[in-house]
Order: sequence, then C-alpha cells, then structure tokens
Amino acid sequence: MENTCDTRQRILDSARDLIYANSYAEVGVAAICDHAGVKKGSFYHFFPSKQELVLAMLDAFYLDMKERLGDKAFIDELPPLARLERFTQLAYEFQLQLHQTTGMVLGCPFGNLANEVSTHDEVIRARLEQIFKKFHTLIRNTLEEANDSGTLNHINADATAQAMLAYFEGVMLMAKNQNNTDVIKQLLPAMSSIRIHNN
Amino acid sequence: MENTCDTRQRILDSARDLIYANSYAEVGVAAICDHAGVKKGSFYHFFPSKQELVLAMLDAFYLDMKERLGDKAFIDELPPLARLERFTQLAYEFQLQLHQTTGMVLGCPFGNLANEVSTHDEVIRARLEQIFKKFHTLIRNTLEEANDSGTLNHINADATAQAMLAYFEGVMLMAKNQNNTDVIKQLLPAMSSIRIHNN
DNA sequence: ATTATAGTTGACTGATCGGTCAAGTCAATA
DNA sequence: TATTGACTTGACCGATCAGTCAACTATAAT
Repeated sequence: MENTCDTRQRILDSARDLIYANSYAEVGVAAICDHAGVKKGSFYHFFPSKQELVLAMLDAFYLDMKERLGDKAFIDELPPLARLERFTQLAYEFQLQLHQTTGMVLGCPFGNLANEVSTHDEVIRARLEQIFKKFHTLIRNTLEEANDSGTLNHINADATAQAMLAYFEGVMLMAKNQNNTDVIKQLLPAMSSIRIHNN
Repeated sequence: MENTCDTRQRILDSARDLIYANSYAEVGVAAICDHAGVKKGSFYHFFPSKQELVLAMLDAFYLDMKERLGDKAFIDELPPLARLERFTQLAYEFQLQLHQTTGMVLGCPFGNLANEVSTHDEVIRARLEQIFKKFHTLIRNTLEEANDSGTLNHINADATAQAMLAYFEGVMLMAKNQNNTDVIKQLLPAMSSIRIHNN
C-alpha cells in the first residue's frame, strides 16, 4: 500500500477515540480494530498486547494535550497566575468542543484511566503517575515563580500544585457525571485560587 | 437452610468488596457469586441483572457511608466549619483503614463508579448523580449556616459546596493513583478552605 | 531474478462474559 | 397429607474476550 506507519497510527487514533469516550475494559481489541479499519492480526503485528497499545496511546495523548493546553498556557509572556487561568480556560474550551462533537462530557483522559486501572494494573498506573507528575511540575514551577516575584506569600508550592491538580481532576469528574460543561465553567476558575500554606 | 435474606445480603457484600476494589467491568457476575459462596442461578433469583445489583449495592453503600461519615461529622454540636474538618478527617481514617486491610488506596466508591460508567450507562450515572447531590446538600446546608452566623461573607454556598465535593473526589483520585494515603493527609484538610464568591 | 523482510488477512483458540432454564430441595400453609 | 411458592443447583446459551498462527502479498535489497 502507501504508508507503513499509517496502520499503526490509525490503531492509536482509534484506541484514543474509543477508550477516551468509554473505558479501557469496555472497549475490546476487536472494536478498536473495526473502528480503525484494520484486522486483528495487524493489530498484534504492531502491538504485543492491549496493555502496550494503551501505554503508547497515553504517551501520544500526553504529547497532544501538552501542545494544546500546556504549551499554550504556561508561557513566559504571561504573569504566573495568569498562566493558570489560561490553562483552566483552555481546558474548558477543550471539553466544550468534545461535548459538541460527542454529546458527552468526557473529562480528563488520564484521570479516567487512572481511576479505572490504578488498583489492578501496576504498569499503566505507574505511567499515569508519571504523566500527572509532569503536569504537577508545570504548575509547581509556575507557583514558585510567583512566590519568588512576591505575588504569593509563604505558600507550599509543591502541595498547592498537587491540590490544584486534584481539584482539576475532581471538577472534570463531576462535570462528566452530570454530563454538563457548565460545571467546569463555574468551578474550574477557582483552581488558581487554591492555596496550601507551610505548616 | 437457615436464613432467606442472607443470600441476597452476601451477594451485596461480595459485590461491594470486589467492585470497590476493582471496577464494574472487571468484576464479573461469576466472581461475585464465587466470593459470596452462591451459585449463579441464585444470583439471578434475587437480581434481574448485574446493573440492578449495582444499583442496590450503591444504595446500601450510600447509607453505610452516610452513617460512618456524614452522621458523625455533620452534627449540630459542632460549629459549621468544624463539621467539614471532621468530615475530611473521618474520610482520611476510612481510607487509611482500607489501605491497611487491602494494601490499596481505593478512593471514593461513588467517584470510581461515576468515572467508569457515566458515559455509557445512563441509569447508574443518574443514580450516582443523586448520591452526589445528597452529599452536596449536606455541605451546602453547612455553608449556609456558617454564612448566616456571619462566619463567612458573601460566598456562593451552592458553588462552594460543589467545589469542595469536586476537590474531595480529586484528592481521592490522586491518592488512589499514587497508592498513598499521605496524599489525603496532606491535601484533604484544605477542602474546608475552598471558597467561591458571588460574581 | 532471487531472497529477505514488513505487513496483511481471516480463521482459529480456550476462557470468560451476562444471562437462562428445568429440575430439584425445603418449609410453611391448607 | 397434598400443595404451594421461595430458594438452590448445575448445566447450558450465544456472544465476546485477548491473543495466535500459518498462509499470503508487496516491497526492497542483493
């Protein structure tokens, strides 16, 4: 045919579509193959297992989200706290667009998977922890920069960054459960005002 | 044998144990029956479907959590904000005990299920939304009481209660993903200091 | 032209999925 | 004692699960 890596990419895209909109356990390899227009034999030529596919999908998903959200929000041109506000705004717009397309609030792809597999798939659990740690570092660095410039006083940047990340995930979960993007619109902006102080 | 309703209760307990520790999709009816010491035919004598079992399990789980956490924390003897602090403390101790028993941080049973099924099981999704609404009302009433007594000024009690609930769920998710109760210990107390103001 | 390699195909495996069913046990009622 | 109805049992259903495999095609290097 034309392209050798096209099949692999189609499988990754299909897995992303289906697993994000449903769940890891609900979406079978056969469904991923059907949606990708690929036979099951080809699937196992490119990926040794469903688990390995999901790991590859997560890495690609992280890069995409980093480009679409992280790299657009955490820029030096903005004051530190404004970066957090832009991040929440971009995340809201992302969910809004998905909701218009699919009719569902899908929430955070990493939070979804973390909730599902953390207790019984150590490999995927650890990969998701890595991904969360990268987002955590983005936020923590921003808070430390604000700390240094005197914008904040004596906050625990590490704990506050974790708290903001947790709040983000919680808001996404509530919006997903209510299938309502207004939840994000109303609650998420408060993320940047969360503070955890030393002692 | 001895007790007619014992079987039904054993099935409910088994489902609670297994689904809470894993997930809805991962735990099959056969596994629930094995763990309950019951044959599959008996299962379908008491429950018409796996979905109906989960609905019954959720109702029982809610009542249990309300007794163990809600009724112990939201009491008139405590000042409003102290109730929230007691709630977070009791939730932490609950997770700590489960972690010692199972070796895993299991998070919030309702959040876990909500994340898994909200996009593809409307019945369970709606039941979970009801349960969240009850917890939301508990928190909102507490905040309004604090508002009336002048402890707080001009906060949006409804939105703040939702934000606290979201934060609670997010903290539980992060602790589950890191399999570390210290996350709860460090982050959850900040729940009661979250504020969303009008306008 | 021959060979090696990458990718494709569809049939196949054993296990498990949620759910069904007829036959049976048992205690209470009539 | 006969009958009823709640409960139990184990075999069974078609569908689907993740994963395998030998045969096949197409491309590229020798």
